[in-house]
Amino acid sequence: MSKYVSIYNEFVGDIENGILKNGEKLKSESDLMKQYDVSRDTIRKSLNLLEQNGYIQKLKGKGSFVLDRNKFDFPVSGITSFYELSKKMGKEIKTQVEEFSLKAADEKMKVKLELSDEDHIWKVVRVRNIDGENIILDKDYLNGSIIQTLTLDVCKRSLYEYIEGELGLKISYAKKEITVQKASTEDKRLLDLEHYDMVVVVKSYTYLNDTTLFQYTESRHRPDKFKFVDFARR
Amino acid sequence: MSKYVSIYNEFVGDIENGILKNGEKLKSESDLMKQYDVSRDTIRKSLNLLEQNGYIQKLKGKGSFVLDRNKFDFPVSGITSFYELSKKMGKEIKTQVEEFSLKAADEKMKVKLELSDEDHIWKVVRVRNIDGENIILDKDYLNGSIIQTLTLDVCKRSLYEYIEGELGLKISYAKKEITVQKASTEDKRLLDLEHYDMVVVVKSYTYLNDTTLFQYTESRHRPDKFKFVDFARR
DNA sequence: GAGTGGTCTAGACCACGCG
DNA sequence: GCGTGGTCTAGACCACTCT
Repeated sequence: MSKYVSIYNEFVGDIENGILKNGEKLKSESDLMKQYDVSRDTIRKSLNLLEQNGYIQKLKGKGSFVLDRNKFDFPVSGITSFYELSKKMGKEIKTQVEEFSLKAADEKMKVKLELSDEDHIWKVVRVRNIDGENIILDKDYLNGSIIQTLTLDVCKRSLYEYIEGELGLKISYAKKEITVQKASTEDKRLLDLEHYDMVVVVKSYTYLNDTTLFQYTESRHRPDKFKFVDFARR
Repeated sequence: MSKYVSIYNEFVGDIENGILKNGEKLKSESDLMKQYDVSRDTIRKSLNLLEQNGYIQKLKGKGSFVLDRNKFDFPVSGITSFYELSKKMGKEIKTQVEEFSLKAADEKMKVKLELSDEDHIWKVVRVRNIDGENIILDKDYLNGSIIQTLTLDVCKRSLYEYIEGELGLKISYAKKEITVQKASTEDKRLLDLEHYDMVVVVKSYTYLNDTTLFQYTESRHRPDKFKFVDFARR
């Protein structure tokens, strides 16, 4: 772990645990240099990370100030798996694997995952049950040339944990797209949609470190339970 | 304009105009140092900006590579005003100002905008007409202590342009929240909702450079016309 | 004027990818 | 082994805020 990430993590901990309070002024960069016995550049890298992620605001001539994270719920933006999310929340969450298969890619998926004719794809369909209701339908399509083996057990737990932990692949960036659509018959069959006839669809294209696209996901949510929070800098 | 931002902008131009193509390798950092006659740190700042905004991917030991922006539509995330957006798109867009007033803040808004009893707020309600249909209802609430004067003409054009340009205020960051709700009677009255009975609601809290909250916006969209695209790094 | 963050420089060592 | 990007250092000057 690099120094500046360690210092960043320390600040994140202090802010999330309320040791550093909203609006509080951080020590100046030169003070922090002495305190951590590092160069100014290292301190600045840490503070820049904090600013990017909405923990602090830096003001020229004045100092760095802690922002109010409570107002921000939890920005679930970025690339976060359902498993990581559910660990953060206090809800009772269950995952039901509806389908788990390896097949030749059909035309639609060949385009989406940029595959050639011989490639195979994993298809994983999972229903997420929150507090006793089937709320989210996750349909994952994984490039079989990159993910060689996959087990039902992994699907029940966490794909990302397996991919990053076991396989050692590095997930780097993703494009996400949020739209609202009419519920399909599959949505109606697998989810507890009540009277709702629409679903929020989050499509994600996820890329590895080396810019290979390895996953396409369609996450279909019951509209009343959907919430997306984002923190953006201009 | 700082050097590293200039270099960043030059790269952005080259990538958006196709002078630098998808997957193409950039010159190495040391080459770029010589080419621009700057230090390595300056080049690295430019490249980091490019990476953050999804223009390139850097690979240790290999180099920096241009990412395919076409696949990313236009990430409209970040803080972008409707006016800035409509300039980018080729659609015929009209804005109808439905309401424009300055009043004492009611309880709900006092909480949302963190106001005291004496404060006033501007309320601006606008209907966005795209290709002949009323698609978006924008309800803006602005802190009257910060925005002293406002005119109908500004509302017809662009609030942000006025705030940043005329008033010289610096918009710094925002929290956004996307949910889906039942359409209100106001939605139904002002928008061409067809048979849809739900709207996508984007709530934004926008902050200035000095961490003052100055604007709360509720943007209500017809569901079939709503699309949110995001580029995220892990 | 003193203190703060923003930019820029020059140099060093490391970890990684590839031939 | 060489070239690449990643981290870290030490020092400089600037622009801004506050008193």
